[in-house]
Parts: sequence; C-alpha cells; structure tokens
Amino acid sequence: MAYRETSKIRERKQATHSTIVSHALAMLNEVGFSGLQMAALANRCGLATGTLYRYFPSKEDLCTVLFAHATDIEIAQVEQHLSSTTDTASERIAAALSTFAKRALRAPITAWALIAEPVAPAVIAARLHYRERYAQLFANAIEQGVATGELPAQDSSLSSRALVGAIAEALIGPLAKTEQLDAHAAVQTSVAFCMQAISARPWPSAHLASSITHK
Amino acid sequence: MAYRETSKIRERKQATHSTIVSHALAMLNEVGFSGLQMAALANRCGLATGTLYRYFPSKEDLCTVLFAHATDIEIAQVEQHLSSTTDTASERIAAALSTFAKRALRAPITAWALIAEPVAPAVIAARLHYRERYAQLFANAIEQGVATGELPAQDSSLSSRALVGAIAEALIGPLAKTEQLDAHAAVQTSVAFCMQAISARPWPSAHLASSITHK
DNA sequence: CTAAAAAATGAATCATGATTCACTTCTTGT
DNA sequence: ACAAGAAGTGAATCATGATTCATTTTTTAG
Repeated sequence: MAYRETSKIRERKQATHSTIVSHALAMLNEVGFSGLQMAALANRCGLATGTLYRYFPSKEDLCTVLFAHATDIEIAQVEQHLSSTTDTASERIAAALSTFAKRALRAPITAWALIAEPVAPAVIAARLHYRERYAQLFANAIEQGVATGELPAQDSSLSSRALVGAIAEALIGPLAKTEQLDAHAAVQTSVAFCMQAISARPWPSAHLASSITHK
Repeated sequence: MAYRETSKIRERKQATHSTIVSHALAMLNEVGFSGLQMAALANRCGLATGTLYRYFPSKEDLCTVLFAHATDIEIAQVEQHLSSTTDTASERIAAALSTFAKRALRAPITAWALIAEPVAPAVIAARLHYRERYAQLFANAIEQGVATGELPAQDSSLSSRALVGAIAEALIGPLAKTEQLDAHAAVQTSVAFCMQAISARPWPSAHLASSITHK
C-alpha cells in the first residue's frame, strides 16, 4: 500500500480551491456569470481546464458557490448595520442602504450579477434565497420602525424590494456612465430618495386612485 | 424578361415581416431575448429557418427591431400621461408610473428583457437610448413639479432612474411569486412608494451623513 | 406555356464553450 | 527504488444554436 491523503495534500487542495474561487470572483466582477468561461478561468488560475472539474462538478455548481460567497459577505455587512440597537430604525436603515449602495458602486458587475443577470436554474434558487434574506432584513427593520411609530405603516415587504430596486437601478442601471457620477453624492442622494419613500406619510391615494382610474 | 416585383408580392412580404415581428414579440414575453431561438421562431411562424434571414440579417438585428417596437409602444403611453396639461405634475407622474407598473405586471418577462436582460452590443445601444428617453420623460416631469414648487428640489435624473428601478424590482424582481400578489394593490403601493420618495421634503441629510460616516 | 428572377426551404455547416477521459505526473508508505 | 493511488493535464468530444447555401417552389411577363 502507498498513497494516503496527508495534511500537506489536504492543504494544497484547499489552497487550490481558494485560488479558483477568488479568481472566479474577480472574473465575475469583470464579465458576470455568463461571461465567466471555464477555460479562461483555468488559464487565469494557472491550471488545466480539467482540474476545475476535480473541484467543481460543473460550471453551474461553481456559480452557485460564487453566488453564496458574494452574497454572504454583502449580507453580513448589511445585517450588522440593521441589527445595531444604538440608533433609530431610520438611521440603521440608512446606514445599511449606504453600505449596499457603496458595494454596488464599487463592484457594479457583481451587483448586477447577483441582482439581475439571468442564470442557470440552480443559481436562480440561490438568488431567490438571497433576495428573501435581503427582503427579510430590510422588512424587519422597517417593521421595527413602524412599531415604534417612527415610520408610517406600510407594506414592508414591498417597500424593502423597492428600496433595493431603486438603489440598484439608480446606481448600476446605466453602467455606461458610472464613471461620470460623483460616487459619494450618488450614494447619498439615492439613500435619501429611499428614506423619503419609507418615511413620508402616505401619498394621497385618493389622487392616485383617480389618476389611475380615469384612463 | 419576366419577374418584376408587384404590389401583391410587396404586400405578402410586408405581411410576413409583421408575422415574424409579432410572433417574436410574443416569444420575447415568454423567454426573453436569449431564449428566443431562430429555429423555434421560424417554426412558430410556419416558415423555414432560412426565411427569417431574408427579412433580418441576423438575430441581433431582429432583437434590435423588437426592442424598438416594444419600447415605442410603452414610451408612447407613458409620454401621453406625462404630457397632459390638465393635471398637476404629481398626478401626471403617478398616472405614468401606474401605466409603467401595469405593463410590467402584464408582461413581466418583456419588462425584464427591456430593462435588465443582458443582450448583444447592438441591442445594448437600443437599451441605452430607451433608458435615456425614459429618464428624460420622468426627469422633465419632475422638474416641472419642482419649478411650480409642487415638488421639492432634487436630482431629477437620479430620481427618475430610482423610480423606474423601484417599480421594476418591486413588481418583476420576484418573478417566481408574481401570481401571489394582488396586482392592483401592488401597483398602487409601489406607485405610492415612488410618489412619497419624490414628494417628501428632503430626508435629514445630517443624520445620513453621520450614520454613513461612523462606519 | 416558358424562361427569368426572386422567394422559400431546411439540411449541412460553423462557432462557441462546457465537459470528458486516456494519459502523465506527483505523493506516499514500504 | 517501487507500486498504488491520486491529482493534474489538455486535446478531443458534445451540445447548443446561429448562419449559410444549393436546391426547390413561386411568381411574372411575354
């Protein structure tokens, strides 16, 4: 008998695994999921194409892992802001939105990949999970604010999705001209937009109903 | 000499052209741009694959035409609401947002295809054009409201993008559970969200600045 | 009816990119 | 040094789907 897995090997495999993941995350932010080609990734890692398949059974599995990595980091940060107990609900939400917005600006393609890029079914499942966690986080925070009377009553689940959508579209929608924006100002403005939306007293729905109806 | 293009033929060709476009629009709303396969489309039109190529030089060209068609219809409707002079700026904007929201709910995949689906470069160009027209429309309406004092001063271009993003994400983001929503209520709620965002007096940016800064 | 010209056809070809696998190189315990 | 068992390799294979083009069908004018 001869070969037996030793810790040296185990570590090397772990290192290779990390190498693959980190290079893949970098590529994800350059070309999105669909542009992430296995051959190119292997090349970038200094590995053969086939080697990737010793670590991940398919591109879809790799993408799912990437998705989980990218979102865990992001959600952990947002969660941290939202779970603080020192500030008011509004302040917590504003801080969390800023974090989200800044990350979106810093890594626009990743943000787009996580939020909107069409992906394989298995990855879609991961995305729904991600959206749900996100929606839950913000929805809870909004509900806390509503409970204390700090915010007006509202459909917290819809509001939380609208928050994410507003920021995502405002910041990453026009990928073409990201560089033209003053990033700090853009973050501040879009967070303010969101805070107004959830803080304001309900917009007269009588007007709304009539203006909807008469067409 | 013999064959000469006659009006009979010209009309038939026009009819075929329309057939292709309308079936393609239908498919677009089922599977998006990337799922739109030339062979399947031809089959659906009762034509041979090759015939499509007598009418459109490539799938990319076809998609560009589809994009223009879909957006022209949508933008015309929104424009109509925004250009009315009888209502207040807020009412005009609310009506236009409702129209946008309803269309998004009725044709969610098309909405997603127009707004966010990754597409070929030529189609991206069409999309930027579309976004710009949209942003212009809403931005103008917001500025009118600001000019009359009806709305507070704001970055109209950012606001208009955030409006579209908020509604899009709130309504089409969770494609999976669209059917669970009460459509009418969802439209009304997300429009209200938007109206609050642009109508409210600026959210205290002092709070914002501090909560951003201390992390 | 016939020939010329165009339109339609759809099987074959191309292009792209994921996945496989026979083979080579390493590692390890004796 | 050796044999067993992995790990790594990358060219070949597959799958998908757009595009082409030689052939067939239509249309038209004389």
